[in-house]
Amino acid sequence: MALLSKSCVYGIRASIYIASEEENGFIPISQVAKELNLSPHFLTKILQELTNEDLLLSHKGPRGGVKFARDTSKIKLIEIIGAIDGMDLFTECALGLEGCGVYKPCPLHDSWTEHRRVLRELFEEENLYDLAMNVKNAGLRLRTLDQKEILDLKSSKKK
Amino acid sequence: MALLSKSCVYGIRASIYIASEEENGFIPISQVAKELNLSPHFLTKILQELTNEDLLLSHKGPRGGVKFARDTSKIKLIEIIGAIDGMDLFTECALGLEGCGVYKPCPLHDSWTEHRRVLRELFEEENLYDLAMNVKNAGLRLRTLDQKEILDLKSSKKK
DNA sequence: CAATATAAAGATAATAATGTCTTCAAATCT
DNA sequence: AGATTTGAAGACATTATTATCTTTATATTG
Repeated sequence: MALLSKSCVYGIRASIYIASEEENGFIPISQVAKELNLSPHFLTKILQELTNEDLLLSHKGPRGGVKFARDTSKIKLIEIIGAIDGMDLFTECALGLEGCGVYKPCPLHDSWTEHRRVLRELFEEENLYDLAMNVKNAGLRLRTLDQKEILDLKSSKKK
Repeated sequence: MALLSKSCVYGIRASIYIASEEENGFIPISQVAKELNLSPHFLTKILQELTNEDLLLSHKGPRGGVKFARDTSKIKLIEIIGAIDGMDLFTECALGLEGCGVYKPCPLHDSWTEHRRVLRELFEEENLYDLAMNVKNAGLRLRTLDQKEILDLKSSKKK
């Protein structure tokens, strides 16, 4: 298990990319998918969840695409996560017991309740504008490695 | 997405129960499954992963069952999680980018690296003996609610 | 040795997540 | 108006997860 589903991770990566291109208005999803090495149709579906939540605006036709509906410095990562994976990670019992805490708590209840609050804060702090700026300015990465980079990485591990 | 897979959660709940019964020697998986309201066959498969990792000892035949191979106060929750879900949650990039950090980091790299260490510590601190004792002494819960309890919970919400 | 109880292994099914492909609807451009 | 570009919607395929059922192997008991 990973913390976030693949759909969610794709949605986050795409969101940061779209934020980094926001000065160019509507960005075609095909361009985002190409940049991030994702399936365009699959990404379209994922981004629709953001459109349905009014996080993204979409526009059909030539010069169409998607862009964020609000100031990206005000859009927090947790909104993207909530729209795609839902908020269960931040509200549910770690042992999946319904009513945990309200009714008899599970043995992890207290430590997990505290921890998931911290986890939530982590994603509440991060806004798309800052993340996009970091990517631009520090050369951070949003896409998977290409073949050459994988080879480089492997040979550097051997040393 | 939940933090842990269902298999892992079942494995954890069963482990705490088995630890709480350890004075009785080998505990039949059928008994564990009945107590926790789980499918016995499915639970058998999950616990096999713990047996394969030498966390559990198993014994066939009458008076057989499973019990922990080591002092349960020395067995940490993270060992159960690692055996069932693997350690990716505690080692991998939150955006699923291979080589993140070694190579170009993703924009969440630093905050997530710190956070997953804290998460790991949470599960490294919890040992089965203490968890089992808490369940016994404080009436904590390992199983899902039965029908009556669900109704009680719903009616209390309405107030 | 026979009956029984148990974990292990395997077959199969159901469901959810992931991914691809096709068609449709709307907007733009000439 | 017709061609083109784009997001939306839907059909379908693949894979992983969750779950059930059957069979097998092994140990115990009488």
